[in-house]
Amino acid sequence: MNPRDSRTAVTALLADRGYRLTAPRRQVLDVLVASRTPLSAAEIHRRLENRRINLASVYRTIYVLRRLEAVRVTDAIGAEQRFELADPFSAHHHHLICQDCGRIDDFEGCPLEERVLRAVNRRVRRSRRFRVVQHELRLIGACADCDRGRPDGAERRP
Amino acid sequence: MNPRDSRTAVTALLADRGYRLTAPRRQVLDVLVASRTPLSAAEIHRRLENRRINLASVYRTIYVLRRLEAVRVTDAIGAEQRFELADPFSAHHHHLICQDCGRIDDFEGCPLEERVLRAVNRRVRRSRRFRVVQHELRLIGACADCDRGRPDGAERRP
DNA sequence: GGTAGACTGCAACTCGTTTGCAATATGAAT
DNA sequence: ATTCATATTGCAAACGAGTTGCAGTCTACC
Repeated sequence: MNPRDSRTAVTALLADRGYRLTAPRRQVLDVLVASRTPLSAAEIHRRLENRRINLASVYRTIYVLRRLEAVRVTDAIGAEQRFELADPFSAHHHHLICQDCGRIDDFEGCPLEERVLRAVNRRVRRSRRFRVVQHELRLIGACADCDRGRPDGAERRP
Repeated sequence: MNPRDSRTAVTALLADRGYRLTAPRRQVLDVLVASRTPLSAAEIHRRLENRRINLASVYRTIYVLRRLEAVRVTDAIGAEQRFELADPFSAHHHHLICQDCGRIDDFEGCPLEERVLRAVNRRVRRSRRFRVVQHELRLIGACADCDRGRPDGAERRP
């Protein structure tokens, strides 16, 4: 689904479920649609055109978008939550997460074949009575900027 | 690696890198080795035999164990951080995460074949100059306890 | 345009995590 | 065993992401 369509689809979904289309909601949605990486609430807030919108409203908007399953959470490694458009509204993808700087990038496509996925889902369904709704693959490592002159597993923190 | 060996290996690693083997460290390690699911700092603290150990020491121990790459973080969906033994010290596995109650269970084995993994690693190495160190597959859905009479995408929060 | 009530901004609050500091315990040397 | 330098701890205060109550505002619908 392309950005324009995602936007339309989500606003329609909002109206359909009886939610009002307010300025904060429209703008948060615009920011999410425009970004090709997951964003934290603070980042979304920073990118809003109207800076008088409160951070609390960003959180509240994210909350309703999550209820509508238009947005999902994908955490960084031990950092704040990050949000992105959920699967029907964006192409299925996974994430490259930098261990060092916490940066997250999208990774187009999915190395898990349909066949394998179905087998896994069936297996956990039977053995654990767990119903898989979505899957998320996180490739964790070192991004281009961080992967220089760092032979040891050194980190930033004191 | 079995629990006893993991314990020995990690304590050896601590000594080897010049860290002292103190009561808090030994006990936090014991708790981690004994658990077959990732634990939050508070949960680890609750399970320590000597309850006079401070929560701050649990965090500090986790910090050094992470530096040694003996422990890794795996977040719940929008909840607190959870910690578990890292790959060399525990069998390679992934997680079942319940969308609803946040519960995390281990999922033995890995549906990603060596061949596929290598191809993916090569691909992101070339196209993004990203070096993959580890991967994490999260199967997100509904656990046995939560998957009853919840046709709508309803959640807990108000 | 007028109206009910959904929604926002604000500010105070919660709670997971971090940190400064004085007191304590560890590992190595004696 | 005893001593010693200092790495490590407990405590309490601080920090920061995320949440919430409330009075005022704006949306959707008439």
